[in-house]
Amino acid sequence: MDIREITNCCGPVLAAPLDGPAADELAAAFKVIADPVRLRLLSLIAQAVEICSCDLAVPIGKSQPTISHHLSVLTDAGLVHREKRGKWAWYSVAPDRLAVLRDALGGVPTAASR
Amino acid sequence: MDIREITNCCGPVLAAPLDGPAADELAAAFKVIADPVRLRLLSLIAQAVEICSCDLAVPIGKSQPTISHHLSVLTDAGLVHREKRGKWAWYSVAPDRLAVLRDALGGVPTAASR
DNA sequence: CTAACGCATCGACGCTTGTCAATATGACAA
DNA sequence: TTGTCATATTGACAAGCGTCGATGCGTTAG
Repeated sequence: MDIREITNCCGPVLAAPLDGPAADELAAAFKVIADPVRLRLLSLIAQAVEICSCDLAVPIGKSQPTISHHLSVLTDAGLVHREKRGKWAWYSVAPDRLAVLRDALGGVPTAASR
Repeated sequence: MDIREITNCCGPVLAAPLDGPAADELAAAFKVIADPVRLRLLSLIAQAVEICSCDLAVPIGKSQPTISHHLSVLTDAGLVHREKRGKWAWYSVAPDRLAVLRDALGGVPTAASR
């Protein structure tokens, strides 16, 4: 198979020179999802569309501060949205940011990323 | 278990429950590309289609052992292929593995990933 | 007001990881 | 063989990161 089939369009990692600062930024973005706890949090949040933080700690089996820390990382990276309603914090996914990472790997742009 | 078993359809991160072991494996895969030096190596290798290791150290500005280390990480993860010809080592990208990661983020399966 | 609750922050502890100097391995040249 | 070159490996160090107990902050219930 010819590599050019997937590099002639969209996908900075495989198509662009990718200088130092750009690589730093992309690596930081991938680091956010390069953690099993954060991946499971993303999965749980995506399935529930919107979910309370109190329902996340138990199924993952980590302490409350750990879950809170990872949720902050995901929120700071723009991968999830946090909305405080009263005592509880409700989380939902931000599909656009995931699409940015996917497109960086050479994929064809999707509806979510356009 | 192979990553492809859980990624052959439409984005396990957003669609599937993603249990502990699956999350560990996916996170390990993302960790490989969550480094600026490795991203730049991937970019350089992809652009040249095939490139000698001796031409990689200079543009990135890291020492020879560091480049060699990162190339081994990429090779072990199956993201690049290494072929030793005489004194030199020639590297080329393995697009399938990148497609696996991209699909894990919720993309539609592409020709490269099927 | 006071107590209980959900969640965020702080501080500290290990473990992991990126980096380089030094060295080893393997291949070609003389 | 001996020397030189390209690359891989080793060992060690510093920085980063995940984790949890303790604590602080804001909200709700009584």
